[in-house]
Amino acid sequence: MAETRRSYDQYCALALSLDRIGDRWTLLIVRELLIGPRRYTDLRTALPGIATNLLADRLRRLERDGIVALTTSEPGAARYELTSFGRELETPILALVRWGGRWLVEADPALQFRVEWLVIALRALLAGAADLPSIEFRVDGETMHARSVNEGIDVQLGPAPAPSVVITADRDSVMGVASSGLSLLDAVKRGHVQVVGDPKTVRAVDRALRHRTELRSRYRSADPG
Amino acid sequence: MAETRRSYDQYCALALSLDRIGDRWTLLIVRELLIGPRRYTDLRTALPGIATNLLADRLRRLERDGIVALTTSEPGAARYELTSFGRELETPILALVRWGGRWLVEADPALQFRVEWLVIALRALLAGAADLPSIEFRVDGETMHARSVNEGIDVQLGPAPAPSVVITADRDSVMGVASSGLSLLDAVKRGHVQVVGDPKTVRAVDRALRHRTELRSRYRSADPG
DNA sequence: CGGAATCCTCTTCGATACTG
DNA sequence: CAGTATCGAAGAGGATTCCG
Repeated sequence: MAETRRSYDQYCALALSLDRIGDRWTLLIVRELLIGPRRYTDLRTALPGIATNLLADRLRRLERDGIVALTTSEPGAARYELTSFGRELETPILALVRWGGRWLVEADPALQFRVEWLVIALRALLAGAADLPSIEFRVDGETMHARSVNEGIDVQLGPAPAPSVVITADRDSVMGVASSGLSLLDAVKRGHVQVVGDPKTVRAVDRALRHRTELRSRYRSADPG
Repeated sequence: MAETRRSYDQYCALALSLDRIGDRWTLLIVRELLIGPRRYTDLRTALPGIATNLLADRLRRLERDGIVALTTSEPGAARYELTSFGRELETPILALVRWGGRWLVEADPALQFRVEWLVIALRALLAGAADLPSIEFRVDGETMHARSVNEGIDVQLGPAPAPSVVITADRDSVMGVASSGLSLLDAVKRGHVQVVGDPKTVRAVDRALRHRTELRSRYRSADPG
């Protein structure tokens, strides 16, 4: 009975959030479910190192808090998926991804990696980009796509319905563009990235990838009186 | 020697972020420092329940990662403060505060509370508001203020230099406005909030407080192929 | 008094084994 | 496939002590 959970006991929205999603592994589970619904075993393989009892415990808590739901829509294939409330965690998570991009540069390249995580990296990168043409990405055998969807950009696994631009790249080039300010066209010149599409559209994509949503640090810290 | 820290070992900006700021108490320490520089003892009293060794450990790690710095500018009063990189955590943190606002409504009102935390709540609420007049808030003996600062809103402790509007309220009214959609003018009618200022300006403040930055959930989840 | 280190207990995590 | 059960190892919580 893990009914006596630790709590910060603070009347503060951040502390109350962390009481629910601050435990180890929890936000990484949410990250996986932001990519798409997943079965229990999918989550286990997508989160190397998580103990099965922890996964079960976290999922139970997330269900109880209305963040995750277990759907049995398709027979015999129960899947965990985010509720609409849980999906709203995408905004803070993508903000954290943007903040943490700096660590990618100096990270050990031997760390575990799954191509699906690029979906998250691309969402973080492209959020706020305006007028993005439909793009298909092909990275290490996996296909994903980005397209404009009512005022925002949607990035999902799978091929684009009607791509204007197709980008074929390796992991490091995508991460380089997403995190360290490498421009798409420079990456092409280096030879690890191929881009197919109308040149004008390609330039628009290059611009969108540079955009890099400069919404951060709008506040100035000043010494309080 | 806590030199063998747990790591997710994932090449993903979220996991790398959580390796640094995902431990218990860490983000709450950052929250305190977002309000202003703090001495070690200030942090201890502002974070009821934190063990002193944990606070020391977390601060050391935050220093090592370039998020926090110890300044000895004023003699005899060493203070911890956020670096510019650390200040960039404000964006994800305020996003989490906005997400977690729903829990405030059903939270136990007996939870620990410090008036300074309203600075964070107000920053989360007012982010993105346009053309906000200078406002002074007086809550439970503490004074804070909000004002427009190059394209953003800045909320700090202390009185406003030249307030256009002065709002006097109790904690619950501020949290009600910040989290549960209570409008300022309704709160005034209920009698727990006094507002002093030009009526037209007050209406502008009311509008800004309703604004409630609807940047979230721009993405739609769709089943991947 | 500010800023910790130490010690001890309790909880949570992690790894493996096991079950409906 | 989808979890429980178990158990040793870290990590957290609280009190006390130490140092400049």
